[in-house]
Amino acid sequence: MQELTQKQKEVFDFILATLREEGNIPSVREIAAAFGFASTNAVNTHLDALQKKGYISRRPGQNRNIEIAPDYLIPQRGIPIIGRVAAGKPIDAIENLDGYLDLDSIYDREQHFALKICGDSMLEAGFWDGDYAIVRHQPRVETGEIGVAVINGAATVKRFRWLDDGCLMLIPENDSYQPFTVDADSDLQIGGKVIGLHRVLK
Amino acid sequence: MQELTQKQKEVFDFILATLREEGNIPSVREIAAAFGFASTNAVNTHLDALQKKGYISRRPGQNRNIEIAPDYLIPQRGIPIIGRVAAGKPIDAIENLDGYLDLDSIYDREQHFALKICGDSMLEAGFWDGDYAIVRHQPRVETGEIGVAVINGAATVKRFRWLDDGCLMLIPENDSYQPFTVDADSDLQIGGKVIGLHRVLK
DNA sequence: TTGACAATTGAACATTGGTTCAGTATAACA
DNA sequence: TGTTATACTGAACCAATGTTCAATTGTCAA
Repeated sequence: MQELTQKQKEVFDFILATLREEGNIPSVREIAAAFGFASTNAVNTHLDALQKKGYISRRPGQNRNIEIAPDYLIPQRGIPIIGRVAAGKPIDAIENLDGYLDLDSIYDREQHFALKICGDSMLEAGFWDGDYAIVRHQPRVETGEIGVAVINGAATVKRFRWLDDGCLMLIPENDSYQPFTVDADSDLQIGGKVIGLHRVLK
Repeated sequence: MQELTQKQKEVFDFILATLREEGNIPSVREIAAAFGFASTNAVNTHLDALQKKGYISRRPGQNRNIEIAPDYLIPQRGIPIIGRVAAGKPIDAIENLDGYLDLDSIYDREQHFALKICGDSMLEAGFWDGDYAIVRHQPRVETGEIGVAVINGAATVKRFRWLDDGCLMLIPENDSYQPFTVDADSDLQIGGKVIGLHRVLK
């Protein structure tokens, strides 16, 4: 993708911003007004340049017909992950970008949910009081995995162990707590497997 | 918000779909064509109804001037947070929704970045090897807070302690590691304060 | 110093497209 | 039985808009 001039970048950013904030694409005259151009043709040459460089395309015979190239259409989500900090460079100039930390792209929304941890029964497994456990909703959790058990409507995060008789033993990861077995007559549902953790400090 | 009729909902969904897929709002004639209407006025009555019921608004004197009400414009992001699980109800029917865990709404992208933790020097503060520390970029980190120090281009997460002589002491949270003081002639930059943690398990 | 390119003015043209007026038909409702 | 809301057809008006032609100015590399 070719480089843009300063002005071209400004025009392109304006189109993107308008699309995001107003919900539709500006007309050439609106762009001209925003930049103080007296002629719509000033906009047009910029649009021609943007089109030639692959940033936009235009639908012939339509109003507000600018199409943003797919690469730029999807707003980048998440917080930037910095891999290494370049020697001598200030951090503001993020150069060694390793992608973005975006929960939606890691955990798809249909299969996952978050559960707030109450208490410190899983402290040694790294779950603190107030943390969010990120759970993949699935019907089976194997022995040794950390999962969510819903017993009579109350959800708990514990390490699972299936006993020979088919009963479920839930094992806390904190010496102050004792493992316990779920009664056969309890209403047990499997919430899913814990596959992530998010903590907001202080 | 008032209920929509079947046809009104179809028209509204078509507008939303066009906006999402094509990137801009359809004209009344495009809507008419999509539904096989012979008159643009058929569309207009539906738009009037949608406007009256608060789903859209229209900018006078503009083409493609439909504005989607904010409630419907912004797609919900993040993973659902389940507060309590209702007794007897399967989890699939998410009822006790406590909002959404969405990093973009917690940490604004301009001020925050994520840093992958290498090693176990902060193990007792809850940071495991491979975790992402979420850092708010700020010039000052006070004594006692966990922050990111960039020394000669290498970033480390440690607990900060400012000494009387103005030097910075970095304290690991793991007995196997020793605190150390940053040399006065080192190139020290403050990356920011660590305010969050994300861990992807296994 | 010539040519290419970016940046801009100014004017004009042909469509696109929002809106409105005049009707028709059906169903719910009071 | 009249009223209101929904769901359309058909036609027309005129403002909004994309596009194009003709020129001008400054920059920068060949």
